[in-house]
Order: sequence, then structure tokens, then C-alpha cells
Amino acid sequence: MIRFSTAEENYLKTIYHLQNASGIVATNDLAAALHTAPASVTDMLKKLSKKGLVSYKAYYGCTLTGSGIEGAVSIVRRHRLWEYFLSQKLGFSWEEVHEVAEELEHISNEKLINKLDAFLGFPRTDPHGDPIPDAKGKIIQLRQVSLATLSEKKVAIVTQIGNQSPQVLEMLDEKNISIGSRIQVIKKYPFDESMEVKTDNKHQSYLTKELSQNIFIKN
Amino acid sequence: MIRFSTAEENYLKTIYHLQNASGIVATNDLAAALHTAPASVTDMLKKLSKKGLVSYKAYYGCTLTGSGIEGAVSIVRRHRLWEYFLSQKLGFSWEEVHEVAEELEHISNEKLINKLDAFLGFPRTDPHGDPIPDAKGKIIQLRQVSLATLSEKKVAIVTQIGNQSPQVLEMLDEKNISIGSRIQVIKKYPFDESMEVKTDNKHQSYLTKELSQNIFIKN
DNA sequence: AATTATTTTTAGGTTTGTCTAAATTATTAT
DNA sequence: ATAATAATTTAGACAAACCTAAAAATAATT
Repeated sequence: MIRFSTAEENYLKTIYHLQNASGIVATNDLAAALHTAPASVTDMLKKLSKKGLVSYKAYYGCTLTGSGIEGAVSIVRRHRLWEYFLSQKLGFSWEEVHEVAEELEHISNEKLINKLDAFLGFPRTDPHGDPIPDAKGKIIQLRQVSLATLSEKKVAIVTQIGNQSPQVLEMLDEKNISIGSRIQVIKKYPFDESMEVKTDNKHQSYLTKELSQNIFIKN
Repeated sequence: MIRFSTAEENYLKTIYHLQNASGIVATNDLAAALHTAPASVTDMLKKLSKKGLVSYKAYYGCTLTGSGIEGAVSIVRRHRLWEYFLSQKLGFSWEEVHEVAEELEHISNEKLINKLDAFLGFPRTDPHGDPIPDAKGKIIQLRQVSLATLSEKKVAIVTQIGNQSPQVLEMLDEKNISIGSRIQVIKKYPFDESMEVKTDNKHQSYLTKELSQNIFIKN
């Protein structure tokens, strides 16, 4: 196992997420995601390229190589296991876990992570419903069906949240919707694709199209 | 709360332990403990001095100031809580915990540490028997009575280990002695101050003066 | 196709924390 | 008390990761 610096790990992880969302990653996009100057990104890309972790052609963005992906997945695994720990064992709310996990994820002792995994009972998703890679780096990504597609009267279980911005998480908290929630569609309004839903505790809420499209479910 | 860099934290913590053991801390001793060149230590001492964390007079070593001690104690708290977690929850052996805790201790989210403390049930000592400072920085240091002073036939409980080098920890492991062990003195040999002892499981061992002096007990 | 605008890279600089080698101060031994 | 030795500091450099400003390459617009 190769050891990465904290900065390298942040680059690998961020490139990984960006390229999963939209293929080749542009320097400016990466800079924006990392809150650094584009010039700094160029420096680091050259470094990661020389190490064989990204393939990078000047002016044409980058993608992770095989070993780059391997590294990124291992960081994602650590991040999500810590999120699960913080949420399930320490009682952090799901909006708070991400920030703390950003720090914990850089502790790269493999035995620690595998023992943590076992202690937590080998969870398959983190508190936001994102899949946790196993010790071999395998990720079971479940089929993404959004709540927006569910028809009236039907019931489903929330499995994942798409956009995990604090704004979205706060709204979901207010509406009492979290991973594992049972949701029933009461009425759909085709005009603006909004809907009225009922959660476990009979709590009734109104969801815009934007919100319901970000809530993923299983039946 | 002021934030420190990882390097600063390591200096504070190391100065704290050294000055607890022997008053004023010499540059060379600090360099040896940190595995760095003495010149680097001088640089850092100037920096910490300017920040008001150590009082430092060139050529005459250093000691922590009030706020330096405060910082150091908070790092010690984090370290020992993580050691407890690793040992009690994740099943690490007590020789292994220190190394991993060296990394975890630098995550300085106060809420994380306080929630971890609560999750662990507010433990008062780490797996080596060292006291864990509470959230206010208070340390309850128990009276140090060494096994060497215990008389024949008497029984006591191991509360702490003085020298926690891997060599000592390994010997104690072999002899089945750990924090919380019940030990009975079978026979003492005044000539070399060695002794024969019996542990919980009827396991009988021979302890040299050097070893028994490093095992601290309560009755 | 030429100009303008955007994106990306290069050049040169900063900070943190480290190093080695040389100079200085303190301590120990004669 | 002086010389030798040990400890410490200064001086000058280096790597990592960042920055700003200017230059160059690519993309968009007329």
C-alpha cells in the first residue's frame, strides 16, 4: 500500500467524485471543488500524473488511472465508515458527520479501518445512503430510483440522498425524512411535478420536484 | 480555543511529558524524543515562545506556560480517549493502541472528543492506566504505589505501568499482567529485590526489581 | 477567419517544518 | 583558570503545498 499525503488524498477523492458525475475533470472545476487556485491544481496534477495516479494532458483535464481509483475508493471507504460511526455510535446528526469525517478519513491505518468496519457490523451504506466500499474496494451501488418516479398511493423506503448540501439536509430534517424512512405518496401535482407525501409518523409534507428527485428509494 | 498544527501539538505533548518527568526540558532531549534535529527544535521553540506557549531562554531549555499546559493536556486527553476506544471497542492490544492514537489525537474537533468520552462512559484511565483528563482539563492522578513495595502474601490490583516501552509491555503480556490484574506476592528475595508473584489465573511469574518498580498498584 | 473571452499553465514568491554544517555558548576536566 | 568537550543556536537550503500575476492555449463569437 502506497501512502499519500492529506493533500494528495483530497485531490484523489475529489477527482473521483467529479469524474463519476461527469467524466473528464477540468482544472477549474477541481479548483472550485477544492477551494484552491487553478494554478495550484495544475501543480498537483503534474505531481499525481508523475506518480501514475491520474492521466493528465495539459489543457485537457484529467481522469484517475486504475491505481488512482484504487486510492480514491479506499479514502471513500474510510470517510463513509467514520460517518457511520459518528452517526450511529456517537449520535452526531447526519448534517454534522461529513465535516468531522473529512478529518478522520486521512488516518490511513488499514487495521484500524478494518476493525472499525467489523465493530460497526460491516455496514453497506453511510448515513446519507451512499455505499461503503468493502475491504477489497468493491462497491455495491444500488439502482437509483428517485421518489419523483413513484406513483400515487405507493410506499417506499428512502435509501439515499442525491444532493447532500447542508440546505437539502436541513429541509429533509424538517420534513422528518431520513435514510430508512417509509414514505407514501399521497398526491402528485403534474403541473409542477410536486407531491404531497406522508412519512412514518403520519407527518405530512409537501415536496417540490427538485427535492423529490434527490430522494432515492427502494420498494 | 486556539488551533495548533500537528507539529506544534507534537511539541506541546512531548514537552509536557518530559517536563513532568524532569522539570526544565533541554533542546537535545526534546530533539531525541521527537526524532528531529536539535536545530529544528530551536526553530520551533522560538515559534512556540512567540505564541506564549512555552517560556524559552536560549541555551537554557524550556517549560510550558499556562496556556501551553492547557493545550498539552487537551492533546493528552484526546490521545488517551482514543487509546481506550481502540482497546475496548475495536479490540486492539495495548501495545498497538499508542501508535494509532498518535494519529487520531490530532483531530481537534471538541464535540467529537466529548461525544467519544460519553460513548466510552467517561473512562478515568487509558489501557495503560494513565489518567484521562476530563473536558475541563482536570487530571486525577492516583497515588503511585509500586508493586516493589508490596509485602509478601499481600494482594493488589494493577492500576498503571510506568515505562510503557514495547519491551516492557511485551514482558507483561507474557506474564499475563495487565491493568486490572489481581496480583499476589508469593515470595520476595531481598538480595536482588526480585519477587515471585501469582496472577488471577494462578499463573506464577518471576519479576525483577526493574519490572516490579514499573508496575503500579492499588489495594 | 479573426477577434474576444475563457481556461489553463508558467513564473516567481510565501509559509511551515524540516535538514546539514558552521559558529557560538555552556559545561567539564585537567 | 584554561583547554577540551558537549550542547545549542545561527545560517543557508530544501520540499510540500499553496498563492498572485502574467503568458499562453483553447473555445466562443462575430
